[in-house]
Amino acid sequence: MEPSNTHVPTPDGSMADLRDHLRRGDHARISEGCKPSAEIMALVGEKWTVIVVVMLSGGPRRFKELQRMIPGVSQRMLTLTLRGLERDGLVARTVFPTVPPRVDYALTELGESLRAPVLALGTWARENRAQIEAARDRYDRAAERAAPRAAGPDEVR
Amino acid sequence: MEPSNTHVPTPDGSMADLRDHLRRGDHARISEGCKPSAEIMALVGEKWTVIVVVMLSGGPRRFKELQRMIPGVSQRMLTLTLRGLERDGLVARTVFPTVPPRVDYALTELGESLRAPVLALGTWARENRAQIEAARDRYDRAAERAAPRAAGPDEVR
DNA sequence: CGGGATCCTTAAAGATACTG
DNA sequence: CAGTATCTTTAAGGATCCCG
Repeated sequence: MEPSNTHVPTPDGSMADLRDHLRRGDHARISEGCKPSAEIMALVGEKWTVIVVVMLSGGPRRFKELQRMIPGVSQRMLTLTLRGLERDGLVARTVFPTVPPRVDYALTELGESLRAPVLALGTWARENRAQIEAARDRYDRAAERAAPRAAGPDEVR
Repeated sequence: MEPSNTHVPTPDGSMADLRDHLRRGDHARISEGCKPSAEIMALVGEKWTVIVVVMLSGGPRRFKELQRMIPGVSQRMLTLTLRGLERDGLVARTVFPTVPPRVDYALTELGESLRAPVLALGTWARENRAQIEAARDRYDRAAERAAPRAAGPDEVR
C-alpha cells in the first residue's frame, strides 16, 4: 500500500469499486470527503465483525473462546475477521509467549466506541423485528399469489 | 471480568446458514428468538441498502433518480436492494399507472426509524475515520516490514 | 421509464491440512 | 493453542437484452 497518493476507485462507478476496495483492504482514502459511512457499513455489515465485537464487549477473549462463542464461524473466518478488526485498530491482539501459546483479543478504545452505535442498531433490530417479519410475511404471501409457481408455499429445501 | 456472553448467537452452528438464508430471502423463521441483530446487520451491511436509505431520507425518489444519485449501482442491484427494503417494510413503492410509467420509492415509518441508528453509525464513521486510517496505515507498514514479500507494496492485481 | 430474466466474472466464505 | 496455506464452493454483483 503506498501512502503516496489518492486514487479514487473510479470516476464513474465509484461505489462498486469502493466496496471492492473495501474488501481487499486498500481503503486508502476513497472517500473523497463524504462517504466514510460506506466504509463503516462495509466494516459492520460484512462478515462476522459485529458478532465478534459484541462477543468482545464483555472483556478480552482468547481465540478458541471466541470460536466456541460463535458456533458457525470457521477458524479461518475468525482469523480474517480479527485481523481486519485489528488492522482497523478496533481490536488489540496480545500474544503471551507461553507454551502452549495464548492470544488475547480485546476491544480498544476505538472498538469500545463502536459498540454504542452497533448496539443501537441491535436494539433497533430487536424492537422492530416483529414489524419486519410481518412485512416480509405480507410481501411473500403477495408475491406467492402473484407467482403461479406450483411449488409449495412452505418449501423447505 | 466475566460477563459470560450475553447470549450465544445460535444454538448450533447456524450463523453460516443464517447469512445464507438472509441473502436468499427466506428469513422466515431462522431467528428463533435471540439474534435479530445478525439479521439487521446483514440488512444494513450488505449491499447498497444503507446508501439507498440515506438517499431516500430527503423524500420520495424515482428509480432513475436514485440510480443517478448512486453512481456505481447497476439497475439490477438497485432493484434488488429496493425489493429487499420493500419486502422488509422499510420502503414503500408507489406505482403511477401513467405512461411512461412512474414509480416512487419512499421510506416508511419503519424505514425512517432506521435512519437514526444508521446515521449514528455514519457519524461514528466520520468521527473516527482518521483513527481508523491511522491504525490501518500503522498495521500495513508493520505487515510490510514483516513480510519479505518482495513484491511491490502497491501491486495492482 | 421501470424493471424481469439471463449469463458471466470475481471473490467471499467454508473445509482441510499442516506448522510453530 | 493459534494460526497460515491451499483448494473448492457458492453466490454477489455487473452487463445485456427484452418486455409492459
